[in-house]
Amino acid sequence: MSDLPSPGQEPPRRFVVQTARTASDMAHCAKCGARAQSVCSAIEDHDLDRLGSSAIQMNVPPGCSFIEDGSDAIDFFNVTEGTVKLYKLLPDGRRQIMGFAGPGHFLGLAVSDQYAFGAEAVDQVRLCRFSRPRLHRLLDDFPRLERRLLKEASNELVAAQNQMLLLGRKTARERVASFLLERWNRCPQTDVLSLPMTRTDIADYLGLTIETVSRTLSTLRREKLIADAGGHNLRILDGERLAELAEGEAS
Amino acid sequence: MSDLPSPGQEPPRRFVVQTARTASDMAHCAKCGARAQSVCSAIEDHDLDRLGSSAIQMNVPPGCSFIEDGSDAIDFFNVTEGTVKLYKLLPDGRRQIMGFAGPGHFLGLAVSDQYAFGAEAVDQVRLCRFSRPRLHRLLDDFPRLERRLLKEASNELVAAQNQMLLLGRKTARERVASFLLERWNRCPQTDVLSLPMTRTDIADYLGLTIETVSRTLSTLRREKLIADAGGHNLRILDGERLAELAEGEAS
DNA sequence: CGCTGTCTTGAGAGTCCTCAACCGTGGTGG
DNA sequence: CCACCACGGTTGAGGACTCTCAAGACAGCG
Repeated sequence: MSDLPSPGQEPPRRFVVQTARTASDMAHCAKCGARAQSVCSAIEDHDLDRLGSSAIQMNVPPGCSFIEDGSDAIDFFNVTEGTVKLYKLLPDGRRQIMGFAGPGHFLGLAVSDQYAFGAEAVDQVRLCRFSRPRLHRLLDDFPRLERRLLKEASNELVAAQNQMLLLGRKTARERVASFLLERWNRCPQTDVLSLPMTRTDIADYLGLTIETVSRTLSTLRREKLIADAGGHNLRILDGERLAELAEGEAS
Repeated sequence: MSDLPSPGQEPPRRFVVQTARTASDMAHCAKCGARAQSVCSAIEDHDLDRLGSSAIQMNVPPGCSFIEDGSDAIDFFNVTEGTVKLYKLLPDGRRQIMGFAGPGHFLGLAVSDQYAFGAEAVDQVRLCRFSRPRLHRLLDDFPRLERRLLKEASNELVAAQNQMLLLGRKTARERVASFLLERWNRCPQTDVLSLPMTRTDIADYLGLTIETVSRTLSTLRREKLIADAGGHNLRILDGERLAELAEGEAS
């Protein structure tokens, strides 16, 4: 593959910007597991070289921040492996996580000249990095890419609006249920979902405290709606009731 | 001008979809006051006829709903006058207002095949309506329009993320202060801002109850940070302190 | 084995919500 | 002309949900 900004065993630190050397492997796009779900699917096979040479691959270890809120927006990113959290901070340290971006997600849509958010790796993350001018050149050359990006933005907007409904009007119970279902939808065909992020991350995503998240999960466990599945995994025991809960149709 | 779906004195009703006849006036785009701020600014003057003939103008009276959550997304809208509220509902009636769209705002970005939100006129509203196929034809013919739409989506996303921070992490006091500043920024050059919406709307926008909104405004009034300015207007007396408040840097 | 970090659980406090009364305005009709 | 009602807004008292503070459980790791 290519560059490793820092080995995996580096102590996870916040606000350490990762740099990377150029990627020599031009063919990585063809083998990219996230391509089908990402904006890159708008590029035809025979143009993949062009795409590949525009991107630089990066590895980011867990807990490492690679976009700092308010810094100049020079790069755009595409997640190919792992999970990234996007967040905003208030001056006194209160944090709101805007979302968790998995493989295929494009980072940098909500951007003017400065990033409007920070980004940090949840687990071991792999990224494609595009510089601003390179991305614009790609957009000029591939109109389909631009349309795909607009679609991506629309999806983000839908997700953001659902999250506003959650944060503004749902109870703690409903928020946790909604979150579990959202995670579940990312794990196709199984009744198991993965929660790579910490309780703190979940709390900052749902606008709650870690204690409330923990208590709520315990209650759901006690009520046999979910069960532990080892590691950072949960098993869904009663998805229907959970869905009712998430929409406020049940107590 | 053109069609009037219903006279102004009609009793304001929710969930009444407005229909409209075709607009005969092809030149309306050239005179449109909202054009400079809207996506239509991406269209050159000599192509305005093309744009104008693709759009249908509509008038919507206050309290009238013209997009219903979950209904088929056949049309896109551009606000040219007045204020529109976009909202989502939970089954039991809890409501979250996603935003207030003023002149120049484009509605329908967050859309797949069904609308993901409802839309209702706050005051007397004027809209341009585009059918889905017509808009796509416009996008094919005017690539600049597509890029402008992407920029619009980015701005929406930034606004949505700020709102998530507000809903997830700010106190009632901070929310109201943030809201007042947001409204203030729409009224250039004066220390007066307009609140065409009701307390209920403000509450549903900020994730609070009308009582809390009312109480908080009263407190700010008592503290001489704001003052009444007649009608649905407020005067900002101490913008700096209000800004500190909004960011959680003051009590 | 003890350390550290994450998670869990408990008790009390606080912010905001709920319920309720009251006020002011505008429209209606006797 | 004014009583009446509807509606939006304000204010108060009490309650509830979630937060804060604190202690303990558990796992990973040097």
